[in-house]
Amino acid sequence: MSEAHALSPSAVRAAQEVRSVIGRLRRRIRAAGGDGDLSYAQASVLARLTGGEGQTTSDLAAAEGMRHQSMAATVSSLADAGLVERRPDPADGRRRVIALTVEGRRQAEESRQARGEWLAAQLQSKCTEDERQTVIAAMSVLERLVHE
Amino acid sequence: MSEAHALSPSAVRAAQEVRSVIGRLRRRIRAAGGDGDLSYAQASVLARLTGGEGQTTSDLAAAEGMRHQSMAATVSSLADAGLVERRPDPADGRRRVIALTVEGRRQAEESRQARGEWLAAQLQSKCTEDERQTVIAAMSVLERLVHE
DNA sequence: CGTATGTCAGCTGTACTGACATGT
DNA sequence: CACATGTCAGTACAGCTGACATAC
Repeated sequence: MSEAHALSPSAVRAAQEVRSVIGRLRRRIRAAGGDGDLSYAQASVLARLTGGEGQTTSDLAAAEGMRHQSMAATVSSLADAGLVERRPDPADGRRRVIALTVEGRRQAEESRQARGEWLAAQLQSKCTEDERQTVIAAMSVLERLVHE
Repeated sequence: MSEAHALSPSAVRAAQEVRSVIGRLRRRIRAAGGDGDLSYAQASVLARLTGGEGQTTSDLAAAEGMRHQSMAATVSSLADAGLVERRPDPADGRRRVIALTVEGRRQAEESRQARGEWLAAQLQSKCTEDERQTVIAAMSVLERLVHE
């Protein structure tokens, strides 16, 4: 029974806090989205595409740490909504490069504005600059953990 | 319109980081769970019950910031698995108090141990004590935001 | 051939809304 | 009566696995 788990109290506590907060944060962010808004997954992909467009479904899936089949579903919904296009890659017949449409770019921009950004507004109005820096630092730490 | 208070760069950046990280973190934590393991929502409820047992479905829903119908589904699954019991409240015929069974208590304990705690292990092995404190501090900030 | 990419189908888990019964 | 609590039904979304075709 490998007795050697020896986790420090801070590790256990941090893990509990993170788990607890993630759930509520996610529900809150989602609830903050209006009716015609993008879903959580859609907004993530759109945001990622604005940061570089030569990506395929598999690339996006790897970046988000999920299966390519799961990402394909999200990309399909964006394509159905006319926000992205799948373009054949002349150099590799298997690949279909995802590109933002004009409307997709507009939505991505709008989504980055105050409208959908409930969280940013909260961080602005209820936190000090120091607290925001703490959050940014913590996210960087957590990112390193998931990145493995 | 009317979004007159300009958001500070740190608020926008923190919001983006948080959104990006919680998605991947959630998938990672879930994937770290083995086959017979508790689901994310089940584990949350079980953990919460170990911190006080006189709660109803509605109490738990309020604590997690979700609808009571949603929480009822999770509680039902735990009841089906024999980990909790719903007991009638003699003082109020509407209420059904949720209590851990012996097996439920065992599982909650086991879940808190190293086995299911992928995140705690990561925080232990890949972070400094200072970094863990940063994470804890950030979670406390975020918790204040969702708590509203 | 093996591997990478993409698509389709089916499943689970999470959480929502609406409608309704019942108890205070 | 209104209000709280709980249950049931239907829906949407996110993500998984397996199976398969195609292209490198």
